[in-house]
Amino acid sequence: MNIARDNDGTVGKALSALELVAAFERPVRFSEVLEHSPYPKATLYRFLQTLTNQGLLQYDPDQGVYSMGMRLVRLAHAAWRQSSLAPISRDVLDILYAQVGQTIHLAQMDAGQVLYVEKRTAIRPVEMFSQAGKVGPAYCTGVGKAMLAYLDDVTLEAALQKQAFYQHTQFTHADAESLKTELSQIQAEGFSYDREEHETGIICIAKAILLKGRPIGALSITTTTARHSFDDLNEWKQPLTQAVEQIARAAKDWQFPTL
Amino acid sequence: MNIARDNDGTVGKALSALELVAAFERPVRFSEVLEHSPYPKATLYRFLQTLTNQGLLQYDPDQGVYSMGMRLVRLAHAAWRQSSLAPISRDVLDILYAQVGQTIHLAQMDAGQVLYVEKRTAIRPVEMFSQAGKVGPAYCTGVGKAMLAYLDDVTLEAALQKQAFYQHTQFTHADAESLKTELSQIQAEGFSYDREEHETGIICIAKAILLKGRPIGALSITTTTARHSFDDLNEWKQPLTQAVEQIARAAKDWQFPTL
DNA sequence: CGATCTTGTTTCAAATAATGAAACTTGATC
DNA sequence: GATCAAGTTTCATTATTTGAAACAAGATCG
Repeated sequence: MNIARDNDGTVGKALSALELVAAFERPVRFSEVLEHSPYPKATLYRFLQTLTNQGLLQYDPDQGVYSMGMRLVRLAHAAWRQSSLAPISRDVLDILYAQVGQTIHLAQMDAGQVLYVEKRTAIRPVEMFSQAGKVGPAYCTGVGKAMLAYLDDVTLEAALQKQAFYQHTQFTHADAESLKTELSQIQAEGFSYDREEHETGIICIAKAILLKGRPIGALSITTTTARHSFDDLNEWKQPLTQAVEQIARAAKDWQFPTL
Repeated sequence: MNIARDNDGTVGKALSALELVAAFERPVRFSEVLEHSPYPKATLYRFLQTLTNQGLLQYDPDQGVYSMGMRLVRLAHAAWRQSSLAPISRDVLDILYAQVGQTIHLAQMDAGQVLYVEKRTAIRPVEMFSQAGKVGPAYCTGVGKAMLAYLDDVTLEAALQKQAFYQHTQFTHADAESLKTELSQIQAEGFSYDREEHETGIICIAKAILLKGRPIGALSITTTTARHSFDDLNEWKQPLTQAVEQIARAAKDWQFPTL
């Protein structure tokens, strides 16, 4: 079912080569990429060359290594401004953070995964790209489950296919069935919880942001079992709901000048 | 001399189509992109389709508009972590900010422009992508001139070609000649200044971060004429130099596990 | 209500670019 | 200085891209 990532001719292949480099989380030699690549030597070589020319990769002649290019950062800036919920949610998140004083995440869905687009936290106020742009699993995070709960059947099945169901903790959902059961519960209740499913000691309450019935993002408030119990999470239902509604309204009003 | 941005076959052309969409700072209709595009209708149409398939663009069927895709944010996260100065500079910037209490920018060079990769500021502590990823002109910013001053002749000429020399204020350099004169001065002195060249009332002192004699980035401390005079800027020379040296050292030590 | 325009989508033969096995170059290692 | 590993180039073959033109689907108008 994964037709998306490789039926786009040269461009698709070149991008999959870019992902190969991204997967190493450090600069890499050509031969290292080659080992992990389905492409023949000459083909991959030309891909990396093209990507470097284009600024999507950087080549360090001294070390002979490729790393991700800065053009991506520039393009992502445009993406973030143009089509993430983050810019329109700024003020709402500021207010919510002031109200609850806990770590807040704003996330969107990307290829079955959770993509964090904004964050508020006390620990290190400025985290920039180190946080935004981060991806996480959908099946074991509050925001992930909140969004999955509102997907239509087709999209949901596609997303479930992509879940790893890796057992992060003893509370992690082990399969699609058990996850689905919780999803209908989340839809009924309107709130999603992470009960130490991703990381021991970390819990959260999350809520999907809906536009025309479809989940366009999710917002979560995170804390630790050391500081709060599961029941405590429910005390944030009201401010969380209010913030979600404000973001939903802002997203709806976000009308583009027709020019 | 601009061979880089269009001699890469299909991939290069598709990316230039992506830039077309990015240039509109809002979601766009197909026909709008077409107007600004050098490609025939069918060709551009297929590019946008491919880019959408690949998640570099997003298509909203309701409005019939394209916007930048979230996959870019994910890729940029990798780029930021893997090859920007930002992650290794975090602590240094924290310390410098604590020392001077003024807005701090960390920038790198990208295609003749200044790309901001990190920032510290009091006004809004968390700015995420709204600041990182931003680009600015090289010829009229402190960080830009600091980096230009250390470029080798060939790279410098290429970069100068790309400068707009738009007259932002009465102090903006009007041409390459006048800029070059200042560049040699900057190299001699080791510091670069923005004397209201980009924006009236905004001044800064900047210093290039060098690795093996080549500028890999620049760091600046910004203030306003209302709060400080030009001479005041020099009081930050010492902490600025120290921070630059620490980042340079960290960049040098950044050795990749040979595996 | 049908005609006309505008915008977006598909077709298909010709033109172009991508492919990859193999040869070659470079530099390190013994 | 022989051997090996890593990276780069070549070139005939193959597959993809190209774009004019035809087509479809709505809008707008008389």
